[in-house]
Amino acid sequence: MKIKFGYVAMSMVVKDCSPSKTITLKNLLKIEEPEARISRLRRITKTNINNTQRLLYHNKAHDINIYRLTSKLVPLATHDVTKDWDWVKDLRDDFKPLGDYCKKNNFRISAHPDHFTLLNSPREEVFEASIKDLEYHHNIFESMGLDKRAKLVLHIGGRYKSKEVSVQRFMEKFSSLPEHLKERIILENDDKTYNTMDVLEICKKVNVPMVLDIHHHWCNNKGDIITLLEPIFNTWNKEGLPPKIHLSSPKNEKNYRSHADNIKTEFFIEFLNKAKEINRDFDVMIEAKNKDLALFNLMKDLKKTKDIRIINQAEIEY
DNA sequence: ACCTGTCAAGTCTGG
DNA sequence: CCAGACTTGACAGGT
Repeated sequence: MKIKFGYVAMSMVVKDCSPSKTITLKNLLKIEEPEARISRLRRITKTNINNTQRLLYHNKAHDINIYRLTSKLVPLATHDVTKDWDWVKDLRDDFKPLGDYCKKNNFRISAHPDHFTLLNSPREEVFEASIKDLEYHHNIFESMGLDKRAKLVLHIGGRYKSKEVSVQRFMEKFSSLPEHLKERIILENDDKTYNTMDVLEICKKVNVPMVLDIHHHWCNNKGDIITLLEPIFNTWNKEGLPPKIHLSSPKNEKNYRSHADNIKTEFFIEFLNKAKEINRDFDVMIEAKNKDLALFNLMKDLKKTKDIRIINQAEIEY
């Protein structure tokens, strides 16, 4: 089986290349002229797009085909203060080439809306804000010309006293979403409330792919993943994409939910041995503090490991 | 050049 | 009912 690796949003190797530059609300409000405000927002967004492009060149040079966009490309995009600014139209000529480059190089692009995006909140205003945020992410993908294979990773949400009721509410809210959002969304198990089994059941019911986070699984469920792995991978069958997992390691015993700087290679090889039973290609999103550097470090270790063949700087066969 | 408190947004816990 | 934790990169003001 072949396994490709990617990383999240920013590089530890390429310097001065943040794709998440922003402005605080307070400072934006200090600018009085509406045109001046917009030009500030526009300038920041252009910098973020440009830095994202630089990261994509870096990815290309290192054979990295899997990448998660930052959610902060357009500052304050879903805040009321920017409601008169049509950034999609304004920045079409900037987003388009970024997307063209992704398509030309067959990059697998995703995004992960922040933890404020909660479809199962009992508060209507939270749900409405979540839709707004999903539309924002969808608009970025659309501006780049990326089809529904560019996915949005979400968690199920809060517990709100009753898990059962909240799962039910999740499914109702999810069903009420417009089609163009439904087909972008994939669901991930979390480290506290909705474990691997819960999310797999929901994914099957609402017919969306599941991203398995093996660190969260270790935090929440503890049980062996082996029997769930095949049904999880099967949720991807209709997508024309290999299944994807998230990979990180616990920081330490006390903060076992936090992400460590790098990936514990033995931990991943243990998983590989289980995945070998299913023998299906898949992609790995590395979520480590050291970002792309953690990817390179992992590859260095894997190179020394028996039975692993190195295909390129970010892909192996096992 | 470096340091520190603060930042749009939610939820959960504990007092 | 409210404060603080969670978690995280970058801003912005100060030294």
